[in-house]
Amino acid sequence: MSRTRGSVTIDDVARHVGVAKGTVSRVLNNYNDISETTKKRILQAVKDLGYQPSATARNLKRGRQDTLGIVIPVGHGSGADPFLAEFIDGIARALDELGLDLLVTTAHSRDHTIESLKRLIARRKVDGFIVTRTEVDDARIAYLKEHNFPFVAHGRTSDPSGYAWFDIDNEATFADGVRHLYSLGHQRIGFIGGTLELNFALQRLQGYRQGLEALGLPRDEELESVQDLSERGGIAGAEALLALPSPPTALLCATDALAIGAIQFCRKFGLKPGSDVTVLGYDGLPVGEYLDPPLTTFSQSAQDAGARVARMLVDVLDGADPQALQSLARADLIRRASDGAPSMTPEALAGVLRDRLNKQPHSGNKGE
Amino acid sequence: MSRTRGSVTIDDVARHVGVAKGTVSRVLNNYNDISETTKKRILQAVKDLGYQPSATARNLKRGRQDTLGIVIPVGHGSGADPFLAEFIDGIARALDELGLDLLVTTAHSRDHTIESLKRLIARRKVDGFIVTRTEVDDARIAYLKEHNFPFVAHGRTSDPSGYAWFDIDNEATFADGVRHLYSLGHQRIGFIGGTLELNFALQRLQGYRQGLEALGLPRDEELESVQDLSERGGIAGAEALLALPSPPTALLCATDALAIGAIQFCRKFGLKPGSDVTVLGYDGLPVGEYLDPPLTTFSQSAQDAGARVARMLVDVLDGADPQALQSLARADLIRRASDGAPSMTPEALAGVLRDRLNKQPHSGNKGE
DNA sequence: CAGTTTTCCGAAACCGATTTTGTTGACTTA
DNA sequence: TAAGTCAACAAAATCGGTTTCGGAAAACTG
Repeated sequence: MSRTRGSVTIDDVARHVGVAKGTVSRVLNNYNDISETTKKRILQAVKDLGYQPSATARNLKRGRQDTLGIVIPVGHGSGADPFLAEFIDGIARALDELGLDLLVTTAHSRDHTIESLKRLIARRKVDGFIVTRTEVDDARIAYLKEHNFPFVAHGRTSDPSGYAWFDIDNEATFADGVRHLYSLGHQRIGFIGGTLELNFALQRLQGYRQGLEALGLPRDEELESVQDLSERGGIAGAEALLALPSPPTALLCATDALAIGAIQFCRKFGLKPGSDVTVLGYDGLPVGEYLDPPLTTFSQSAQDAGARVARMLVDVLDGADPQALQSLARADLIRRASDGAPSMTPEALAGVLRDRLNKQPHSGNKGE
Repeated sequence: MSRTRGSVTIDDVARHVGVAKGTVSRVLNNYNDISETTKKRILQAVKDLGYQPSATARNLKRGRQDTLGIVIPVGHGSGADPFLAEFIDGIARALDELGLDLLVTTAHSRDHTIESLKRLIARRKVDGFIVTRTEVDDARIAYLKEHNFPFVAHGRTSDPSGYAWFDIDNEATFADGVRHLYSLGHQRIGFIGGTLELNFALQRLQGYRQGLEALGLPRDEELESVQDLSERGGIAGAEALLALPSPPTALLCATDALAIGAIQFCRKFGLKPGSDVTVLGYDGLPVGEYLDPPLTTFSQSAQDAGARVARMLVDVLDGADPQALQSLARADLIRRASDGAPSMTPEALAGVLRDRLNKQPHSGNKGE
C-alpha cells in the first residue's frame, strides 16, 4: 500500500454497505437522521475496512485545517531557545487532546517571519497562529490583526488590546525581584536585560525600575545593561556592571541565559555567586538546577504556557471574543543558591575586582 | 476578510482574465502549451489579485501534502530534550528552503506514538516521517516499513537495512572517548549510560567496551551504570560508580545531561571535576560551556543533523532508493575543562569519598 | 382513508485545485 | 482544395469528502 493509492475512501465504505456516500458521511458526523440499523451497518463497515476520512478532502469542503501554526524566530545560528522547546511541547500536548496538529516553521528575520505567515495563510495550511516573543511594536501581530486572521500571542505589545494574549506580569515579577534582593540586604542592584524591542525585556526593565522606586532606592542608569539575550550577553553585562566604580552586589537578569553568563563571569574572576555577587535569573530552565551554584530564578511553566495558549487559540477559532481572552499570570521565585546576603560593600567588591581584572582571571577554560 | 471566505481562488483569476481555470492552472504549473500573451495576462492577474493556490485543494488532487511529520517522544513531564529542539530547528530551516512544512506531534508512550503515526498517515496529513531516538527494536520503524510509508530515521535499529537513516558512529566515538581518557592517564574508566532499548545507548556502551578491549584494559561490569537519561540519572550513576571500593577516575557519559548530573554529584562531595574525577559528555549542548567546569563533550551539530535528515526524506519522497540513503558521521571531541589527568589513584579517591559520604556533603543546595 | 408529517436516505452540488479530453481555427501538406 | 497537423485553449472529470435538496415510504392525523 503506497501513499494515497489503495487507501480506503468514503466511496468504498458506501459501496460496501450499499448506501450513498452522503449517508456514510452523515453517520460519521453524528447527524441524527439515520436509522439505528443503517448506522450500525455503516459503522461496522468503517471498522472492517479501516476507513479514516482524508483530512485534506474534509478540509477542502469545511475550510478548516485542524492545524495551528507557529513561526519560531531563530537567531542566526544561535541555536534553539530551550524555553521555546518546552513551550512547543506544551502546545503539542494540548493539541493532541483536541485532535489538532501543529505546524512549525522557523524564520530568521522579521521579513522572513511575515512572509512565512503570509504563505501559510494564503495557502490555507493553518487555521490560526501562536505568536511568541512579542515585540513592543510587533509586525506579526499588526499583520494578523489587519488581515483578521485568528491568533493568540504569548506576550503582549505596547497596545495589548484587540487580540487574545497570555502573558506573565513581568513588571510585578521584577519589582518582586528587586524587593527580594533588597530584603537580603542589597542596596545596589544591577539589571541585565535584552533589547527593548522585545516587550518582555522592556517590561522587565520597567519592573526593575518600579521595584527600586517603591523601595525608595535611587535609580542609576549605569546599573542597567542591555545585552544580547544569551549567555554571552550575560558575561558582557556582568562585566560592564561589575567593572563600575561602585558595582552592584546583586544582578537581576531578564533571562536564565543571561544569568548563566553572569555567573560564569563571576566565577571566572573568583567572585562567589550567591555571596560575593547575587544573581537572579528568570525562566526556570531545568538546567539551572545543575549549575554551580544552582540558579535562583523565577519560573513560569513553559509547558503550561504552551498548553494554555493553544487552548485559547482553539477558543478563538470557535468564535470566542479575543478581547475577552487576555490573561496575566505570575511567576514564582525558585530559590536555589545563587542569591544571598552581600558579603561585601560595593566599594570592597570594586576593589577585589579591580585587582583581578588586571591580573589573570581566576580560573578559565582550558584547551581552547 | 475571514478565514476561507474572501480569499481569491483560481476561478477568480480565470474570470478576471476571461479564460478557463484549467488554463490558469497550466500557466502556474509551467505547462508549455500556453501562448506567451495569455501567459503574461494571467501572471499579471495573479499578481494583481494576490492569488495563491490553496494547498488543500492542490493536495487533494495531487495526493501530496508538502508536509513532513515528526513525532517527538516526551517523557512524563520530564521536559523537552534540548537536542531535539535544535534538531527540529535544523529540519525547519531545510524545509523552508524547499517550500515544505513540518508537522510536530508529541507522544508520551510507545503506543501513543504509533497511534499518532497511524492517524497522521490515515488522514493523509503528511508525506513522510522523521523518526528520532531510534530504539534497538523500534516499533515505529517496523510499522512504517510494513506499511511502506516513507520515512528517514535519525539513528539506526538492530537491523539497519531497508530504510534510510543518518547516524553518528556511536561505537567509534565512544571507543575514541576511552582512548582519550586512557591517554590522559586514566586506567579505571566508568561508563554511565541509558536504557539499552535505545539504540544509541546500546551502541555507546558497546563502543566503550570496544575501547577498553582495544587498549587491553579489563572490562568490569561494575563500572557500567545504566540510568535515566537525565541529570538526575547522572547523579545516580556517579554515586553508584564512585562509591565502589575501587572507583573509576573518569566517567564517560552517554549524554550531556548525564554528565551534568555527574559533575553536580562530584561538586557536591568536594571532588573537583577535571582533576579529581574526569567527566566526558556527549551532545555538545551549548549550555555545557557555562558549567563549572565547562563540559568536555563530543559534539555533533543537531542542526546539521536535522537539515540532513530532512533533505534525505525529500529525496526518498522523490523516489530515491532508501537503501542507498544511509550515512554515518563522526562526532568531534570538544575539549573544555571537565577532563584531565587523574589527581589520585582509585584507592585514594575511594578514601576521600568514603569520608565525605559519611559526613555532610561539601556544598549543597540551600533553601530547599 | 385521504392528507399531512416524519423519518430516512439517495442524488447532486460543492470545496479549489489538477489533469484529461475535446474543440477550434490556422497552418501544412499532398 | 480537401485532409491532416498543430497550437492554444475551453470544458469536464477528478480528488474525497460535506452539505443541501428533495423524494419515497412509514407513521400520524382527523
